[in-house]
Amino acid sequence: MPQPSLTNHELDSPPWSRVESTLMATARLVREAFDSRLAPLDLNLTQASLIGYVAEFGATSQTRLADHLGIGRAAIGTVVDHLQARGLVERQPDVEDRRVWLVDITTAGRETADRVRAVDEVLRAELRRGIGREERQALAWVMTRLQQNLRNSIDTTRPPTPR
Amino acid sequence: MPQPSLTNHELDSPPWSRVESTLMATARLVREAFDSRLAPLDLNLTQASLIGYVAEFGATSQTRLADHLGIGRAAIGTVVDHLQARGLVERQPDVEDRRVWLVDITTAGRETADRVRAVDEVLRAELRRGIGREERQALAWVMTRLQQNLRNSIDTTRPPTPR
DNA sequence: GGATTATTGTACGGCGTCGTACAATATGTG
DNA sequence: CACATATTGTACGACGCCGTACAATAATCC
Repeated sequence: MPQPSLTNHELDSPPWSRVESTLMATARLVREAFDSRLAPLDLNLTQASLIGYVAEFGATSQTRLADHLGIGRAAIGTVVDHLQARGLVERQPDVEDRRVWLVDITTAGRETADRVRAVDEVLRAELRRGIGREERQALAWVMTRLQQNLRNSIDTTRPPTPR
Repeated sequence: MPQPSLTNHELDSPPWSRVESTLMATARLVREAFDSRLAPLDLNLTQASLIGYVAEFGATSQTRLADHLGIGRAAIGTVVDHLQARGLVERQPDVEDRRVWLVDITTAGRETADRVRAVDEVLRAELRRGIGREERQALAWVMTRLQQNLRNSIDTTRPPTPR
């Protein structure tokens, strides 16, 4: 009877629990860490990112925001709705394209954006602890490479709408 | 000379557009890639991970599954519900603790588990392309270190239930 | 023993995101 | 110019996961 040893539950992870799932877990923690630090501002990571983006780059169409934040256009709509309701961003019509809204920061939003930036810098500094600069760069490089491979794999599985 | 070169595009991205958000984006792609490859089996990454886990380690309580898959107990319940409805796993009562269900693989499920493993190996091989062994190890190391920092930051922000 | 405290799985409501379909508008083609 | 095609933002339903509260059971403490 193969008695399952309850003692060595350190390495009993499933096969996909290698780099990929370490990565997934880390991503979850990143979100969690940012969210908890942003909680006093009553913002989550997505909202904070949006505010930070428009605070830095000015009025931006929602589609561009969606691309930059990595979520869908529909989702961006509701995020903007909330932030607008709180008076942190505003929608301006685009004089050159009447379909689009240009999302811009308000004066109240700019203040929030500053606090977001402060939170971000503090947390980022904490996360760097014990990790050298070139290690961070190496990490970024490998992940970028991994992204290429991932995109490749995704494309080869699902032949998407051929343009 | 620690004088950083000015007008350099080192800082041209918003603060959260650094390693952390590369990481988030990569994690999204990982999920997407696995999901698309698992689509023929009509499974998502979470379901596949659960199947793989019980196929390898045998009957497991739901709480342990939740811990290992990194999602909550409530969520595990519904995942098991679905897989059970499809006859891929089954719930057995634990003779030693009448609160728990032991989730185990069925014979039908074992077959699925094999196909899951095949998918996993293929995809994993693709993802390794152009990334050396020591690079992968470095990646894993840095991410582990990052996880420590993250956990630390999360703990210091939210003092948990002080008994 | 009985009473407290902890743990397991479930029910429920909520949140964030996705995918699809749609109207309004823009862009390209003949 | 008319027409087809692409793009923008929104509405809507769905999914996956979370957090909380709960009953059932276990473990612990007088």
